[in-house]
Amino acid sequence: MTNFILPARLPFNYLSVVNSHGWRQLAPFGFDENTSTLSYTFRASNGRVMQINMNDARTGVAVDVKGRLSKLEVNEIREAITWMFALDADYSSFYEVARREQKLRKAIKFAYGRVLRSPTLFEDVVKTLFTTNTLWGATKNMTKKLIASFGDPLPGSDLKAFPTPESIAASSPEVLKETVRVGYRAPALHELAVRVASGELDLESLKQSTLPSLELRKELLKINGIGPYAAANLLLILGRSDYIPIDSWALKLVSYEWYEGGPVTAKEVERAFEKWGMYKGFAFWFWDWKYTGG
DNA sequence: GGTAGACCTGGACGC
DNA sequence: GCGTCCAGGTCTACC
Repeated sequence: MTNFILPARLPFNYLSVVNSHGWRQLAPFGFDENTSTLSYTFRASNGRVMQINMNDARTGVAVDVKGRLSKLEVNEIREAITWMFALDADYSSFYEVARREQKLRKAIKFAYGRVLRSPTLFEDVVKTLFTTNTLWGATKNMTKKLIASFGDPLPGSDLKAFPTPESIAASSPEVLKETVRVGYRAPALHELAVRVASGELDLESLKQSTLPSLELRKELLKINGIGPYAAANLLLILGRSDYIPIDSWALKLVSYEWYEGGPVTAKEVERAFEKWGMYKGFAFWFWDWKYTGG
C-alpha cells in the first residue's frame, strides 16, 4: 500500500469538491457515501491500471493506492490528483466579490470554487459531450459502456480505466453507436479521439492555457458536438468563470428564482448574472437556489 | 443574427 | 410486450 497526503491551498473543503457536480457518479469514479471515499481507476502512462482511493485530510487529500508504485507512477498520481482537485487554485478574489451577496455566503463558508475534474481534459470533453441533449441516466450509461468496451482492466477486478484516445480512435463511429449507444454523437466522439490520438488536437495543453476565456471558448467550440452549453461547462472545469452553462436545468433554476416558474430564455439567465462579470459562472454554479428539483 | 427541424437514446405511459 | 411520446444541446439550412 502506498499512501500520502497532498496539501491544498487553503481554504479547502474536500466534500465541496467531490460534490461540486455529478462527475463523481460517472465511472471510472466511485464514491462511498459512508466513508466519503472517492475512488478512481487510473491508468498510468506506462499502461499500469490501479485503483486510487481519496479521502478528506482536512487541509488536503489523503491518497491510498494498493501495491508498490514506481517513482514515475507516484509522480503521475500526484499530478493527476492535484489537477482533479485543483489543489493549488486560488479563489480569494471570487470570495471578495461573493461577500456582497447573501446567496453566495455558502460559497465562502464551504470554500466553493473548485470543480471536480477528470485527470485528462480529453476525458472531461468526452463526458461533457455525453451530457448534451440527453438525460443524466443516459450520460452515466454511455460513460459506463465506453469504459467497458475500450478501457484497460484493473487486474483482479471488474473495474476498468477510462479509455485512451488511441483505443477509441481505433474503433469506428458505427461500433461506437452500436456498442456504446452514443447515438448521433458517435462521429463527433470518434473524430475527437482521432484528432487527439494523432496529435492534431493538444487538448491537455489547454489546462495550462493563458489564452483569454473568449479565445479558449473559441477553441472548445471548434470541437464537433461542443456548443455553447458544453463549452461553458468545460470552461468552468478549466477554472474559467466568464460563461454560464445554460441548459434546461439552468432555465428552470432562474425561472423559479426570479420569474415565479414562468418561461425563461437564455437571455434572462445571462441578464440575471451579468453583474458578476468574470465570476458569473461561479455565481451561477454556487448560487443558493430556491429551486432544488422535483 | 435568429429560428426551425433533424439528430438518437431511454424512460414513462397507455394499451 | 409493444407502440408512442417526450426530454435533452448541437448543427445546418434558411430567412
